Amino acid sequence: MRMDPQELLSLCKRRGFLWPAYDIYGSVAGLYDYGPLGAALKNNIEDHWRRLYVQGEGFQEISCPIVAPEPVFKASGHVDAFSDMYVECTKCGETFRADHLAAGLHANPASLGEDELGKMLRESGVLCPECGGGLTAPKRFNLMFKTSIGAGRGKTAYLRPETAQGMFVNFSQVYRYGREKLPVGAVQIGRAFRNEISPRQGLIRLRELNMMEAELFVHPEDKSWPKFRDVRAEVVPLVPNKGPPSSVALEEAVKAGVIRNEVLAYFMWLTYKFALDIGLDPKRLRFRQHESTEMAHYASDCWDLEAEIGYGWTELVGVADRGCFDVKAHLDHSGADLTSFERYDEPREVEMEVVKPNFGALGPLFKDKSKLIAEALSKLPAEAAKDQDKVTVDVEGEALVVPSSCYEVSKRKEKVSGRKLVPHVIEPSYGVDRLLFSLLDHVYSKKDEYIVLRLKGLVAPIKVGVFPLMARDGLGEIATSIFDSLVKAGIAAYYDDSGSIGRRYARMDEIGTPCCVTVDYDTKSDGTVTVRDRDSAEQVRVKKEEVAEVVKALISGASFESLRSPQD
RNA sequence: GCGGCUGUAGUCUAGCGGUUAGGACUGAAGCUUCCCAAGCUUUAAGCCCGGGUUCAAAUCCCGGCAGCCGCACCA
Repeated sequence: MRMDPQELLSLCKRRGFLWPAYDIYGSVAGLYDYGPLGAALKNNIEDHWRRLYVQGEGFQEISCPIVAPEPVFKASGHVDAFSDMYVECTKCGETFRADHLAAGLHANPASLGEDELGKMLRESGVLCPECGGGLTAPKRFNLMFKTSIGAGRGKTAYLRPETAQGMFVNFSQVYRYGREKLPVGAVQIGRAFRNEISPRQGLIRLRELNMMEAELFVHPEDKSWPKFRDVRAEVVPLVPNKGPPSSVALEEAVKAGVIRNEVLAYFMWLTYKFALDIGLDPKRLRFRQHESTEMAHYASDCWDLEAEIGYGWTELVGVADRGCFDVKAHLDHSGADLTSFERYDEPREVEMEVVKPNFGALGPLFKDKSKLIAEALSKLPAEAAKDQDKVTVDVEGEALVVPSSCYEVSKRKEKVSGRKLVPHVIEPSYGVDRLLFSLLDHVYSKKDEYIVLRLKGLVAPIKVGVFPLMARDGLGEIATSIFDSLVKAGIAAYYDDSGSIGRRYARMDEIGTPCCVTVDYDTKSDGTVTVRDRDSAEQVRVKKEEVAEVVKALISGASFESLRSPQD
């Protein structure tokens, strides 16, 4: 049974995971604050992701500005594709996508401006499909937050709607830093902004969100991946866009063409591993392949990792093969050489025909324009000039006729040592907030009004609670010194000496603290303390000097049972 | 953005035109040799915001904001 998200949000607010942002001014939909526990949990999730991608797979972590000038998003397609035109019915108030209503009237209605589209709808007498009422003029709504850089009119800019573009535009730097090899990858963890029309559902649809994105630049013709061999037998739950859901080995899925290539399959596996590592429930996870109609303008294959939570199946991660779309777009718009150079094993001798300017004839005829004409001539394809008695070249907008006496077409041998390639991009894109919220949903458990978050030690915001059984008789001093030693060992610990011991355990259980250490009267005589396991509520006694070591073992996954000595 | 429902301490809730707005849990201080939200004492904290109707508004009306559900949207 799915849980009531309201209940979870209530806990989050009560215990300091999440607060609606700007609450005292009435809040803004789609903006949340992370409280102390939420911020810690978020950091822990991000740190683990970093371990997998940066340390484990060798991606370069970079950090780019959130504000970007307009041309970046012109190139990426966001200025145009990220905005929609709406019309409203003046009678029933229903809203419609203007370009959808114009389907059939124009080959590509989405490419038209507001005025053109409005005129077309009006002249064709298009009415409200619901009630037949009149329609307003189209209004454009762009999901990016617009701003400007600098004073006065400034420079039009936008808050980034994804962190990806920062990595695409830095391809050359990343490629160079990576010693000019493919594949090479970059990652970025940071904020992105989307001015959603109607934010809903807690952290699921936010206006300011946290993303962890990886962009892997690969050879366009080679999407194999050496480490794929290590995981080829692994099974992940797949829901392909054709055929029934299946859980098959990755190798089989790639062979059958269900998953398009090895790299994609590998990073789907890594994504699945990450999800399990942080503690999401495998029974409530699946990879769903985008329908071909749903696929974004850039993607050639895309799989979403979805989790089943109180709101239903929810997309947490998208793993997409974006082809060459992004890099090509920035290459075309900026003119920068965003290519990788593939060196041939042996340099090749290539014989080619070239147009060679004859300066002796050019000079007297064209005077100071000769140099520019010569450059233009060299760029001409040989076929265009061969066996002609004249050619026309374009020099600074002027069409000039150049007689064949001014050039000759000759064969030239050239050594070609490689070729330039526009890399393809494999993009795993993670929504931090959604991951965090889904994780809380999956670890939430309640029995007779007693709430326990079964967070793994890896991500738990607080790793251990430290309590004196009584705040007297010197127990407090011993507990404080244990607390200090834990802090010194770099473990997030929480000291509490107020209220009954049961209440203190309950407080820690409710925020997912994996274990608690209690100093009691025996501690004074034999130097041992109890360590309590959150999920079983069982206890073992350990020497107080060993507490830090034991806690470290527990939070890195050791079973509670393994703490028991044989004689226990 | 449209339609429906909703808004009382940190949380859950009582209230139905005139109440010092009541309770429970939580929080804080303390008592109780106290290992699983025990008990007792003390204490803090609330009518989403703004207009209107009325002698009088948490309560009725309007607008805003926020939440939930449906539609649309989610590149």
